[in-house]
Amino acid sequence: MEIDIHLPKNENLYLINPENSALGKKIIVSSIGMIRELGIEDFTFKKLAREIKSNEASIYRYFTNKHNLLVYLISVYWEVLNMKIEFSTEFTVTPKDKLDRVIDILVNIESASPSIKNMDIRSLHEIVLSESAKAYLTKKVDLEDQQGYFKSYEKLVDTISKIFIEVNDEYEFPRALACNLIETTYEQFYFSQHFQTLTEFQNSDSKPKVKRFLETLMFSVLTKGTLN
Amino acid sequence: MEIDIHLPKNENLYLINPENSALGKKIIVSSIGMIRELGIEDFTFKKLAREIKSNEASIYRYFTNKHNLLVYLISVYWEVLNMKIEFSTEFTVTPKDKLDRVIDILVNIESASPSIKNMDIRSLHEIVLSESAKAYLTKKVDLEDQQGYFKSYEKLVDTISKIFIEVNDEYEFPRALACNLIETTYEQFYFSQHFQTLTEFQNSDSKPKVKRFLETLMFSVLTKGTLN
DNA sequence: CAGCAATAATAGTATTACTTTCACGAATGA
DNA sequence: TCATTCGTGAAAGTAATACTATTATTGCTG
Repeated sequence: MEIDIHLPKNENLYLINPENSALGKKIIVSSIGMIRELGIEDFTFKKLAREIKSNEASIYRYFTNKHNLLVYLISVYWEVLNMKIEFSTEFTVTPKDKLDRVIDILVNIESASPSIKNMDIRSLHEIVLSESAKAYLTKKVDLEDQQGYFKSYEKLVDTISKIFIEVNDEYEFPRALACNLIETTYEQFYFSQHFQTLTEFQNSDSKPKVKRFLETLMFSVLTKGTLN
Repeated sequence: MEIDIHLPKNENLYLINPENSALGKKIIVSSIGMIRELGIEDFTFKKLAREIKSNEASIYRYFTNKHNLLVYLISVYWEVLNMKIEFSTEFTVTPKDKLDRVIDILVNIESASPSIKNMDIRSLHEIVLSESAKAYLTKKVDLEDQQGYFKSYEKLVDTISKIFIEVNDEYEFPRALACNLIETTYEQFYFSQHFQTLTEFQNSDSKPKVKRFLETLMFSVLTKGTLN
């Protein structure tokens, strides 16, 4: 399956829109693979240039630095996630079912994603697991936020928090809870992959358990006080 | 107030124990201030050497690299936290009160911490907010975990999860929840400091609200099903 | 006071994260 | 159709980083 979505995102994230040229597309597709393999620290534009048989300086014409490329890639991921959630909850009637859908998508995204613009969503998912926090854990956060670097994430949080409100419009912290849901999902997967002592999830059976963990957590806070 | 605790930690984290020499102590005390100011990316041993009027090579004889120094500092923080929790819950009777104490300590640690070995716990707290995830988000996690780099964190999770079990011994995921509690606390503070759209917490009044957010979250999951 | 360990001074290396300059070919537009 | 400009590539250059190695100097310890 191949879906052609229009990836929005902030123009401040790139110098030349990578979607509009062959080189741009190669940068995106290959960088996903390389960052997944090497991690953002060991990934360099020089290595990428070598891989795609292009030139370091050419890549710098698209992205000011690798940090911006990372933020761009992760934004794409949040866009995809948000889109899936909106599609999937559009015709879902009860708020609780919607919330169920959200959690299901969060937990299963990489196993059920169409390829978008040749991007390997599975690899992107792995990047999100281990690199996404680095996008905002910078001394320049405030400046970058001001320039809209995190708009896609904010949109996603907005979508999810609205569903929380549908479930319980008296709940006081829907946004904080939405951040918590997103971040916790990735943390739990990361922890289950790397620290046996820190989770109850085995790498093998982690998905259904993480799902149950998240469902219990979300439904408990949101329906607390309400009987049934 | 000055408490002299014996900081345990893993011998693999340093080459020479920094607690045993004047230079070692200077490295620790000054690096906390510098990493807080510059962030780990812009912090270098060369700059630190200049600041403490020592030499780059001398610092390298204590820590193999700045990453290990960061992991060391963050471990100290987890040790302090763990200690505070153990002290504070030792004579607390009911499990729910213990959980209350834990959350209170997590939320208020920097405002109520004695200076330990001249370390500025407030600065250390800021480092934990914005740098602690980078300690484990590395391609070398597995190797580092094997060498005990994250033992202090694991101990803390253990302490907290045991309290969860006291509150409800049927709850399925006490460890995952403990990680969630710790990570969420720092995320929420970080988000409230940098992204107005992502939280319900204003920077000014964040503490009591974050506390209520966490209490509601924890008590809901743990007491769900149980009436009252 | 000799001897040793810890520290300092200095220099050196490979790599990173860029920037700059120039040159080429293809498309564009007047 | 010719001139221009655009995107790309090639190459070289720079300042800084993350170390390592060598040698000198201090200061304490037996």
